[in-house]
Amino acid sequence: MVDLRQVEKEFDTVSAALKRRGVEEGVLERIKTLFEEKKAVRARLEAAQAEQNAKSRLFGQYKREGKDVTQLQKEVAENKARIAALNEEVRVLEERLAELATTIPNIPDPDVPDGEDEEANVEIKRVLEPASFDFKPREHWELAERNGWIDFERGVKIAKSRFSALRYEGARLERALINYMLDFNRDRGFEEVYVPFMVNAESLFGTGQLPKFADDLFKIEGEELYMIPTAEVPVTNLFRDEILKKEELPQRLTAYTPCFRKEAGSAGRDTRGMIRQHQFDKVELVAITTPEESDRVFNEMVACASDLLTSLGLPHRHMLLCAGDMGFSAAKTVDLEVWLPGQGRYREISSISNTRDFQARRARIRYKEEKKNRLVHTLNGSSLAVGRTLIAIMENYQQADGSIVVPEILRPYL
RNA sequence: CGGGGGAUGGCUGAGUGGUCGAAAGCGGCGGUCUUGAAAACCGUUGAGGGUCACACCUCCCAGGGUUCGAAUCCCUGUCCCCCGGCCA
Repeated sequence: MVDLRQVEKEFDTVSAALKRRGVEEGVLERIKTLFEEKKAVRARLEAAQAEQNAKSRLFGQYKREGKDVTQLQKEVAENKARIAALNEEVRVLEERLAELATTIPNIPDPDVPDGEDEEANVEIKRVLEPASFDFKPREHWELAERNGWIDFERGVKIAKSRFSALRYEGARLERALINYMLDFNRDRGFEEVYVPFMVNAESLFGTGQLPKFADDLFKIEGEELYMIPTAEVPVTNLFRDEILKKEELPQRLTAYTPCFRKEAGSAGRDTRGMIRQHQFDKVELVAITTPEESDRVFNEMVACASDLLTSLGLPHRHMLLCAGDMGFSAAKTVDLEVWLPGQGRYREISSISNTRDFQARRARIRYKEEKKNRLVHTLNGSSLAVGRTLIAIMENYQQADGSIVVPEILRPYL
């Protein structure tokens, strides 16, 4: 959530920054007005409460002294009604404020480029040259069929469209990749954690998926639980409502989880193959840091994911996302796009974001600095989307006869 | 899923309807002593809002209710623990 006091005090700056993300101006105006109104009403409420407390104390004293309390009783009753009215007023204001404020995305960093969509993303650098093939490289679904690695039809049969099953070396390679990635991240100082694959609404609010993006989530019927759309949710929320010691920071964590997404609104996109599924594996990086350290840790995370791709021999490029293309909670995002020779283009395989204090404010994650509690910065990044890594390996390591050579570094994991 | 018991500050744990934001112990921090440390002793130590700073407001799981007044009484919910059932 954006800092309402910042909205109040630095209205023009915040408003300009959010406009870059496509937030309409009027919304921010209304937030500011509501916030100020709420403050004023609350001040009146508190004064009335102070009066009530004082009179109640006096009431007890009168009783003990055997004095007449009829007048006092009348005053107290009147004041009570006033308190109830003011309370209601505050409640309504807060509700309307929350309705608006919780749907405002994060303020983009100053170095985030302008732009509405992925067209305006800025390529920062390329790593590894795409190999040239002396035959026409095939797309992954064709390779999957030839090798029997991915069973699309049966995945659909047992679940529905956008589900698939892995078989033979495909299944084993998926698991090998997970293990390899976790080991790689651990060597880089990220502690491995294992977390629930379902979370409650409070957690989803904390990382920003709720209330705005409920339609993207699978909800468990009859339970207040949702399937996680990314490990970012359970892992970041490990620290929800906690005050960490400064020495405990930064927390650097890595976790493997499956991810579940409805992919609402992406009808017709990437329906072929395994690019966009309702369930996919991902190894995630999460960091909790002080504000001072978050840029440094962000760069470490980008490097970690990029080096992982390099170690697998997969050509890729770094993209700095423009303001309009970033996720709701992000202040800054770098995507890694892997080269898919079959498709002849780069496709997203990792996304690393610094949310600054946006999630920390929603999830109340703080740390103690010289007696004062300050909000932490939270960061998250994929390292990597496992299914897409599998695809990338298939397409980049394919042979003329349609077979696939497993990269050297993964063989010990098979 | 059935039966029983709980939920209080970083932890353990008292708590009478008013003087309780809350005893005590532990832990933390500061100090005395010491070359230094330990021990002992003294002091200090919850969070959020509000204020220039005070004042003041809110918070004893959550939400309702009773009352002039609720950590304390009543209802509902959530979570935890124990016993039994089922189960990887």
